[in-house]
Amino acid sequence: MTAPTRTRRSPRGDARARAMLEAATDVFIERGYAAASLDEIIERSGGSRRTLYDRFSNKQGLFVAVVEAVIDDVFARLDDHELDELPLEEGLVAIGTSFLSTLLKPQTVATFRTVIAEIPQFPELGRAFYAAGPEATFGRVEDFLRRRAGSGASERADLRLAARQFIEMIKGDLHLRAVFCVAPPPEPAEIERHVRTATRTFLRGIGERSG
Amino acid sequence: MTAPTRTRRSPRGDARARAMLEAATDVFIERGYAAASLDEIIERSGGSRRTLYDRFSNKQGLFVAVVEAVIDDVFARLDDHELDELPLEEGLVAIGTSFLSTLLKPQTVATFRTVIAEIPQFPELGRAFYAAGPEATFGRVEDFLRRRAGSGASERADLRLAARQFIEMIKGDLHLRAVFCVAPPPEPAEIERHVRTATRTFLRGIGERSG
DNA sequence: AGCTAACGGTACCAAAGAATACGCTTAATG
DNA sequence: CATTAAGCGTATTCTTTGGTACCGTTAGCT
Repeated sequence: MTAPTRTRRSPRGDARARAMLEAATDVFIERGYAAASLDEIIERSGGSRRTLYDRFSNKQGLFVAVVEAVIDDVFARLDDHELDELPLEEGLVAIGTSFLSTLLKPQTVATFRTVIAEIPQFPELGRAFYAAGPEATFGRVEDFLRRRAGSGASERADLRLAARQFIEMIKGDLHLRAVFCVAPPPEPAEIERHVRTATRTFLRGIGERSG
Repeated sequence: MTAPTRTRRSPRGDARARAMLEAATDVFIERGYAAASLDEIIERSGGSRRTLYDRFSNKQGLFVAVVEAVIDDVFARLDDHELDELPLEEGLVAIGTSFLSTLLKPQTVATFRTVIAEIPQFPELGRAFYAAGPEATFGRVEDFLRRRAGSGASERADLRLAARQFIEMIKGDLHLRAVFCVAPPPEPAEIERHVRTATRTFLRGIGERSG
């Protein structure tokens, strides 16, 4: 073979690849895909161009790796608390607060922007992001509601739809405002207040008692 | 003067500038700002590079002009119907259907993506887009609700908040799914059905009778 | 009709940056 | 400790593209 393929990995190289991934995450988020320069990424991470290409093939491969890592990292945090021990309203408030706090974090917002920006070039990535983010969150809320079904008038309602409506009400326009840089990120207390108000409206809307 | 400033306009030039603006709209939407090539825009619109620079100064100026035109064009369509002659629920359904139909149009979705993509580079544009789009829509709904205040239990509610919640519920996840290319745009009938369901939930949520 | 300035189109320039080549250095493995 | 492949880093190539210049052509005003 005239071209050494460089498949063997070393601990040093692994560490370098991680550093490159982190630096790439920052740069892609700050500049967007097209405006991000590999030189800047390498400058921040250390290492060499050659290593980057050995590990990630090319710019596109690096970007895909970045988004996959962010998906794993950001959306995995909405773990189940002791939800099932809480009253319905409190459980929903807990879910909503956790979700909204994560959603409004600057890094999440920036990633959201970057992924959306590149959907024309990487439609698969967009679908993956939606499935791992919003879709998974809807599913989690739906599961929660299903475990509570039978305790109220909403038992036969379309729980999937209800879950979506709940999440969208929780988001309100806060997410949009964050994405469009209209307002600074709200305080945690404001988030919780917002979530509680929306949760009560939601519960009344689906015919559940909130008081 | 050694540099002719080319300020005088001609009908031909105006027509050409419009064609350039249209072509630029398409190309920016398809490729995003950074990946859009002025050569491609000129190829589609006809005309010359010189004319483009005379009219729009540079790439950034062209982009700003495009977004301003889209803002004027897209969000102006939510005209008042004979809203005030309709029952509350029907009025909200009319507003919601008009809003959602426009929001889900492929061109609107694509513009939304492009603007979001360029927010790090053009934050002012993001704020302008938000003000002209979502913010204006919230205001329109709020005004409608205010004109109806006193006719139901919601008179003392926070109408601004209610308007936001209404719009967000109408959007549901449909907008997100469109932005992320998850699903094809829904049929008009499906849109109206969705809007009606969400409207009823909303009205129950704010304590208004829907039947 | 003719004069003038805008328009058209091609060629050109310069900068940026993605991707590759290559020789040296370092660390992982036995 | 030796060997060997992986990693480093610079230089280089090649392409794309934003922006400018030039000049022939055309349209618009008087």
